[in-house]
Amino acid sequence: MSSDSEDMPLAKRKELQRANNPSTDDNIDSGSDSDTPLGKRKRPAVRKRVLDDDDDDDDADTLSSSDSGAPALKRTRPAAAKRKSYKDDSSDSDGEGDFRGSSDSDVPLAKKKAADSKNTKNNGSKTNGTNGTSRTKPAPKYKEESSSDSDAPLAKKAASKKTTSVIKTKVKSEPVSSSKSKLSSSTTKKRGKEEADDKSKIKKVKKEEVDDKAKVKKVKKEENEDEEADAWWLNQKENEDESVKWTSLKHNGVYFPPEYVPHGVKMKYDGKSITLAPAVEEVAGFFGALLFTEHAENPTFQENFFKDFSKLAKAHKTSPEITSFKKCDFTPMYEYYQAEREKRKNMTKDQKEAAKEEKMALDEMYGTCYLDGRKEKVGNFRIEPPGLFRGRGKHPKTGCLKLRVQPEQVSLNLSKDAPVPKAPAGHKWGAIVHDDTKTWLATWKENVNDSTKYVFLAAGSSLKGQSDLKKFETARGLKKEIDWIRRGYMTDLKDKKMFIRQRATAMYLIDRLALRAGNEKGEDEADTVGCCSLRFEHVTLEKPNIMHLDFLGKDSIRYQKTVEVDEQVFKNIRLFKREPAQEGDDLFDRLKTSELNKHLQNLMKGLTAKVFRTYNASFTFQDQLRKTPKDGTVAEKLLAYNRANRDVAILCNHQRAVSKGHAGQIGKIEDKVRAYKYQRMKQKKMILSLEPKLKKKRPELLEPESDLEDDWVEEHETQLMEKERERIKAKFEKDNLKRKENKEKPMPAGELKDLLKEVDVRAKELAKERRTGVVPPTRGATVEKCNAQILKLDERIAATRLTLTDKEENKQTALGTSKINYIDPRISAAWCEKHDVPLDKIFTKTLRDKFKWAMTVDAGWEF
DNA sequence: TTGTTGACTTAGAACTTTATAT
DNA sequence: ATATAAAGTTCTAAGTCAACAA
Repeated sequence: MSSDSEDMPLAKRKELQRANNPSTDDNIDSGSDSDTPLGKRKRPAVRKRVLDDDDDDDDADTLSSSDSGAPALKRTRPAAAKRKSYKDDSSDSDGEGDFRGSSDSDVPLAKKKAADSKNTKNNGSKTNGTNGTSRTKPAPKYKEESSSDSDAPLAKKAASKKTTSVIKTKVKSEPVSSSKSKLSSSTTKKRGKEEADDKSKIKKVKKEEVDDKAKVKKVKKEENEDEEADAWWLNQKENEDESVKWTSLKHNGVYFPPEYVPHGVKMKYDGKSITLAPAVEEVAGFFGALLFTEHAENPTFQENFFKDFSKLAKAHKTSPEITSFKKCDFTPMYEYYQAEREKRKNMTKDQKEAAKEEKMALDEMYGTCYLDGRKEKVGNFRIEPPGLFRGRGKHPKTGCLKLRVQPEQVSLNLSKDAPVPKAPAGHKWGAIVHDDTKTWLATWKENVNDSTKYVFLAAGSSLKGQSDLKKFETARGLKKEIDWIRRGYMTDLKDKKMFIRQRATAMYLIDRLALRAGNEKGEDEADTVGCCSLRFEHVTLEKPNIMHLDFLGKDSIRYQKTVEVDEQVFKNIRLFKREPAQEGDDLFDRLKTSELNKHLQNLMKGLTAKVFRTYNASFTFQDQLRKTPKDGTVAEKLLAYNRANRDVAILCNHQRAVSKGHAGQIGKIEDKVRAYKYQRMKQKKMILSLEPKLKKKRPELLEPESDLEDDWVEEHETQLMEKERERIKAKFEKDNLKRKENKEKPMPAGELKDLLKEVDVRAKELAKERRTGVVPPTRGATVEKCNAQILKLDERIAATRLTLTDKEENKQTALGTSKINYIDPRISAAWCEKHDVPLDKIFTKTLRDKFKWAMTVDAGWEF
């Protein structure tokens, strides 16, 4: 890799990754191009696909397009594709008993290793899928294979050169005991009761926590001075009205960024320096500061910026008039800001001290508030400064000018009896409200996307903590219900109504693949999707039951996985794809997130699509933590912890930009592998010199090592010799130093020369070996010894390769997001307790603060 | 029924501080 | 000591989801 790429800012490297994906980009482009952009783009309601309700054959797949009102699609489709019936589809519908649930809840699809391939095979066979065969002990349901390349050729096609790991997984059908398989009304009743039980249990747990609290570890009195007063989780009220968030709220308002101070640095236009009014200069500076980043090189960004910039310049009568982006040269400003950066870095101690002081003062003023008399931290009390909107992915508005927020636009929320903070001199607040059902302290409307911004309490505050606890309790609630819910949607996969089928299929994907709900998106947002908004081009199928997913999700992060899915899911998706079957059409054309969530609410109180993500993340984590070595070192335990964490991150597709220098680090390891291969090659050739007859018996000895280019070998040998010379010189000098100490005579310089000459001789030998391809045996070499060497090298190569993939995967997996948002912190706390690992090894100070409500559980606590 | 908006959580990038290698 | 990388923190964009309006 050129140093060029290493110097790229993170965003740029990430962009490259995003862009380095021809298939996706093409898809996106064609997708949006083909859509008629009429006002807000909600993708046109596609013609509906229906299953004939009267049709007894539940899989008859006879489709009729009931698209009386649906907008006509511009593309035509081969008529032949229209009414095709698939025999194999119907052949397999063996009645309502074919529940393909998994009885032991657990483990999302993308996770479980195939423990028992025999079992897996058996389960997969159709005859086994009837309801009579109740199995007490659930067989492993998931199969994971390391790579898809060999048996999933389609994956290769979709995959870019980037080594995205392709996971292949399988949910196995699982017969369910008949007693358990009764769904609907009876289940619902039962559920109600369990819920009640649950609540009391939760209460009990809390009680225990309280009791424990006293004796439990004093994790170091760190920052818990007045914890008792702040420990809301110790005395949670019973039937508090959930909608009321506080009874008293006092705060000091928000902090506005300082007014712009003109620096007078001139940009160039058409080669000439021009003077800009401060307001114009400020905006030019926004762009200048971003020069050479991916943003500034993005055409959309440039266009949007320039539109706003030139308009502003014109309003300020800038002369000459700025009409061409190409004629603009912002480098003087870029340099100015670079220099400023440098200055800041080189501040003296006093200056740094002063800056810190200033920050502290601000924190004191705005960073704290009083909620119900308790002192609480405020999160983002700084009003967002003006700048250029940095939309992610292909956001149509990226680069637009984000205006300075005026106090008149800002509304404050506080108690009626709280003093209203002073607005900045010469200004007034937009509004003062006293809404105790809202948690925000301040709000304003941002100009680029017309979205509402808020100032909230910090993550460690009671309000956030309470809703965090609630979130995880809901997820734990799902754990109790998941079995029958899964059985339910497995049954629904074969429902006659298309809508129900789609809903069930979506639930399957959300549950097993941890997909997001996927709300509809508007015209002027980046084209990203979640489950319900998947389009045809995002899913490809491969017989018998392999599904390739490739789409841009939240933040335009690519989701690219290959999974084995339940046969019925496979059929359904094929069915959904069959009728309009055009790119740009929704896969789930009858399904809206709102309907899905409404259904989920009926299954379980508080259940929404995102709960599955939380549940599966936490469950997986706890499950994987079982691999923690009982009597390992803390480091070994932490390794297990981080592995579990990483599994969750992969499940949720949490990615990050590959760090600077990563390519270099990888290159180093690859070189190491090559060096081993080089040695192996030498050993092989030596065997042939010792025993030429083996050429026939062991043809593998003749095969060249992969990835070992002649050039590289030559270079490598040069380096080896150079290193050898260095080593000899160093040793020589060291020896002489010792001799001096011992008052001995130093070795003559001629000695060194001789030694070095030997290296030259060796170099010549190597050159000859390279030329002839013959490696004469070294002293004492035998075939056996060489074989042993080769074996050792094989092992080393394998091991090094492993660290390579490990590193590769780690580099683009972000562990933080799942740790912060998805994994119940009580699992971690219990783990630390159980394995005697200090908390601060896994949670930073801010996280310990955020999760303080969770830190009192004992070692036996379970999610 | 559909579209819109408000309020909140989740997300990766960007920036800052600390640890580690040279 | 200084440079570099890694860890930790801040910032704000981009989701989810429910309430409300039309």
